Amino acid sequence: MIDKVRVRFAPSPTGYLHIGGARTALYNYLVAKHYQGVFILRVEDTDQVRSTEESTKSIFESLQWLGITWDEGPYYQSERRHIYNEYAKKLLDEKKAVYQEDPAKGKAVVFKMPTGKQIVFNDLIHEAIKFESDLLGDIVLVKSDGFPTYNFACVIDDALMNITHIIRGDDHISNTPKQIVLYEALGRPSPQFAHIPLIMGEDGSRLSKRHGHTSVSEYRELGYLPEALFNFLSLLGWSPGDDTEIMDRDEIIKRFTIERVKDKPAQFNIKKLTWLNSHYLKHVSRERLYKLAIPYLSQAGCNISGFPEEKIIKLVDFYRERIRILSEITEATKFFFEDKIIYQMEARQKFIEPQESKEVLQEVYDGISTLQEFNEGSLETLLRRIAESKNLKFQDVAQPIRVALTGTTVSPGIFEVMELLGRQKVQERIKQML
RNA sequence: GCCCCGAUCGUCUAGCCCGGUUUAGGACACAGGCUUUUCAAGCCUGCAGCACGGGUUCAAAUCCCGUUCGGGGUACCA
Repeated sequence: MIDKVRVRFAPSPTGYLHIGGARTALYNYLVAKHYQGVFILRVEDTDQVRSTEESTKSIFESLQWLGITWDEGPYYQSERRHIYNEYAKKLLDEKKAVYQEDPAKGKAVVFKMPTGKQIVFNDLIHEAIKFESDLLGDIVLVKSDGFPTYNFACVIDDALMNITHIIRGDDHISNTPKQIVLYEALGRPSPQFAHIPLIMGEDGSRLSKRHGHTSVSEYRELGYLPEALFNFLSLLGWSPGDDTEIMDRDEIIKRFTIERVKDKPAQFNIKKLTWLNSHYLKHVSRERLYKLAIPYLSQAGCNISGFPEEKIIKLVDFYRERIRILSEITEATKFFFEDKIIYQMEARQKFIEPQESKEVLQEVYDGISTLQEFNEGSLETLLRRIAESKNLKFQDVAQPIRVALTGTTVSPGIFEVMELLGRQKVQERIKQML
């Protein structure tokens, strides 16, 4: 590519950033970065009724969270009305457009569609697409409220902003011939078009609210990492051509080309996203993991300030391989923060009630009292010795303790749990079981 | 209805453009196993697919046509 690539993401601020919108933004961003081009953000707020400032804000936030940063803009179409009017007037003067009066709505500017023309464009993803102008109808340029329509404002802006590649959803294919005609009428060259297929829900129909979570902010709240969503979204309709799936931002940028995007709609597969997330969770630093976990913990009412930071860092670290999304951390670490833990009935019956278990617990309790150092190493020595002396499998010692300390049969390694809880709490909880 | 786009395991996909190298590869999910202090992780194995029908060709997942099915559009929304 000789000319500098200029692409744009042009959301309309009528709601949060949708997963589909995020992927469109991402693909634009990737193309820009891949070719060292420019990524422009433009807010298409020409619908006076549905556009809100709040939506604009949340869309920006979601983009930034994902690391999709823009080089130019944001531009707001609502602030560029004088420009559209100028071009509308030009088309009116050239008799390419006319005023049209609607008894109910008022006076609009309408572009007269040329007849008998075939409009062909070479889509970067779909290849040649053909339309007959006779089937298209006239195009409203300026609505009777004085605001431009999408098709008009979009063309003017893309032309004026020297956009080289329009990468957008498949649902815009039918707008494309209209826009091409407008470029011609304006005497401007058409940019390249790349229409990416829409994202479907798990049942194959268009992704919508009834499929569950559809906004980027929801995934953020659930505890998905931005790099996981970034990676996942990049793969939804694109692949690098080999079997690589886990890629960081730079590698995706390096390998991404729009020509390799599939021309088939993809279903949003949350299980794969979750798997990717669990992968990334394993690799974040302890400090970052801690910072990420804190909001979930405090929101659940955990007494974070009651413990040294280092302890919570450790606690959270023990769970990085056991949770798939951050929000799972609260349920998993309940036993640590709460004084009165809830014992699972079955676990208690199976691992605490038997006489043998009671004996083990008593011995562990006594053994702990004699321990000089209370740490993973000394605990391991103690517990292994007890198991050996009683001729028990190690798990017959570990499980009763685990249940006594956490109320469940599931936890990180037993020595880790004990050290983390501290001698006092460990003894208290064991004693309660005797 | 009309116009447009699409069709490889349940899902995401590689292969398709440049037909033979494919017993159609990988990943998620699922099932089983190994490991083990429980769970998770990890490792191994298994399950499972070229929508259908016609061509073209010595040869088709790959090229062409049709059918079926899915999706999108058909606004003074974007």
